[in-house]
Amino acid sequence: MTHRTVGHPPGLPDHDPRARVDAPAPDCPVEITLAALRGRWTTLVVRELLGGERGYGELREALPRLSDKVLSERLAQLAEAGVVTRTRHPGWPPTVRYALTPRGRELGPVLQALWDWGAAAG
Amino acid sequence: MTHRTVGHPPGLPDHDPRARVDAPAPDCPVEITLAALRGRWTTLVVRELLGGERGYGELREALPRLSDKVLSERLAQLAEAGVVTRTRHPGWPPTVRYALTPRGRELGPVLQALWDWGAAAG
DNA sequence: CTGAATCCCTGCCGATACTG
DNA sequence: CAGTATCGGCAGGGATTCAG
Repeated sequence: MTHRTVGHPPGLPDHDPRARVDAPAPDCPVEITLAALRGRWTTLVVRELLGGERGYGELREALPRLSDKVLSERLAQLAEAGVVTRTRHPGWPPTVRYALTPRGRELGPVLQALWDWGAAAG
Repeated sequence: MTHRTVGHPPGLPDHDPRARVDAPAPDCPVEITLAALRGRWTTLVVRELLGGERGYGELREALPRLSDKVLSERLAQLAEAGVVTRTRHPGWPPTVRYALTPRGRELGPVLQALWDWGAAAG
């Protein structure tokens, strides 16, 4: 009668104490992921970087309606979450390159899952 | 050199026009899913309902710190998204049962993906 | 070129009180 | 029991300006 899924090694519920929270907790894995993706534009920035390393200006060009403030915020947030690295290159004019970390690339399947559900006919 | 994933039938990028947006678009599948899950407490409500049908009071008991206002908001939002159904039962006192739709149950894999990424060592 | 700082405005969420 | 109405605080995000 229950519809417990059978083979999910990492496992959503049950034995993990973080699954039994009765309020939003910052250390809940689901919250961690949603926090990394939180905020407008965030998934689009990640998607852009999934296509490869980008410079600040390239990101601005790809997302013309994204303000400098929010772009900076998003990149800082993603760096803080361990999703992107920021690399300054010497010389003039100063250039910076942003790239996904291995952990950032693992967001691919997450975005895929989000895409798949939203793309399925409602 | 590219790291295009090889076998994703629904497909994130490329041939789907909704993947080429340069700004957050409400009809983007990723946005649709994030909109369904948007807001504090939402995932916890879904998680509760993944365990089976629940009454309003049962949800309140499971999530004691969730206010009536927000619980109502979340249930309405999830109903609007086609994720839950709301069923009044006749008699006194009035009772209402909330249950996931088939589409709502398909959020299981989405939450699993979110969990897995957040649970992986950073 | 690559940001950080500021200002303002809006929308979310929590608490409380009230109704069918 | 199952909500809605109202209000206030606070954080998020957009536009603009300034800086390294």
